[in-house]
Amino acid sequence: MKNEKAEEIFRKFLKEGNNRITPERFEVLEYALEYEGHFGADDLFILMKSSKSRVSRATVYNTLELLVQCELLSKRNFGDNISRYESNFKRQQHDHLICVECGEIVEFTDTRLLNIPESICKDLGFELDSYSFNIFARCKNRKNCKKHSNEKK
Amino acid sequence: MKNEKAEEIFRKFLKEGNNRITPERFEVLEYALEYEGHFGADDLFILMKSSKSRVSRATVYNTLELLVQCELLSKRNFGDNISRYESNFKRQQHDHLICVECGEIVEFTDTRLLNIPESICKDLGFELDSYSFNIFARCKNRKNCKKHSNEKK
DNA sequence: ATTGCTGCAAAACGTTTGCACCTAT
DNA sequence: ATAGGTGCAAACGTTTTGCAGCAAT
Repeated sequence: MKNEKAEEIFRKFLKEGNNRITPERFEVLEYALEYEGHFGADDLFILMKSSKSRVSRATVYNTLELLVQCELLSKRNFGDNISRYESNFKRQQHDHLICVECGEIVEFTDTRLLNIPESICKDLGFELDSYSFNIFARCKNRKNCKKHSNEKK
Repeated sequence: MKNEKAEEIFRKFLKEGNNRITPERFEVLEYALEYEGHFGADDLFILMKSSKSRVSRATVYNTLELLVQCELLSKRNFGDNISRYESNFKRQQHDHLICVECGEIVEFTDTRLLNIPESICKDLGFELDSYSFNIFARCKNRKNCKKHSNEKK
């Protein structure tokens, strides 16, 4: 179940930044890649704790930030003041629609968005780092809605 | 300096929702409309405290939420897990570019974005509530950058 | 009179930090 | 050897909550 390719990328990134290569960091990577969907740092910490893992909360927070830097993970904000992470690994670029009733998160890709951030940056004299585009909406068919377990937990 | 029109809208909204019309709520409204730029709930509370006001933190948080509901304010998230508010009153719709170096916030309007959220919702079978579009970027001209006082404070 | 709102303080929550120990280099 | 990472717990900053009193209806 281990992901050799991602480990390789992470190892290289750590080496280049003079960050130490520790087993704890790779343990966080492994759990993060296995996580289905979006997760908060604390969710991951609790999951790891409830498995056998002995990593500390500080290490989880720290490592997730490193994994964002080397682009193995993305950091998202869905408007509830919690940072969520998701694996970028082998996934295409996408954005999110969040149901304001039940918290369901739908991913979508819209080609119209591809060039907009870049061109706005150019216009304003900035260099693009990243962008976030979230749509907040309601299921038209409410039957669908409430039954989803809220991702906020 | 009081804004009759906004007060009118708020009063009507409160009445319709069977919320009580209290002086504290209008005091929060007044301070919120006068605030230049984006502010956190606690920023506003501290400002009000350091003026003569006697409103409580709970009331400020509660009232800001009401003001978002009646669309006098917008609630924003710039990726640092703090909710920021800004007046909608007499302002056109816009989005934000945030400098990842210094925290400067630049507002922009791009006509290409006008129909995208609506059409994505339609495609996915949702009813649009709102959207957020943030660009994170760096000043090309770094001289410009660092000198801005960071809005995060 | 009745509810809901208020102020206050304390709790909750996600996140960061300080410190002594440990470990990759 | 030494910088840097780790675990732990405590601190932090923002937001929410519980409760007794108060005020709008």
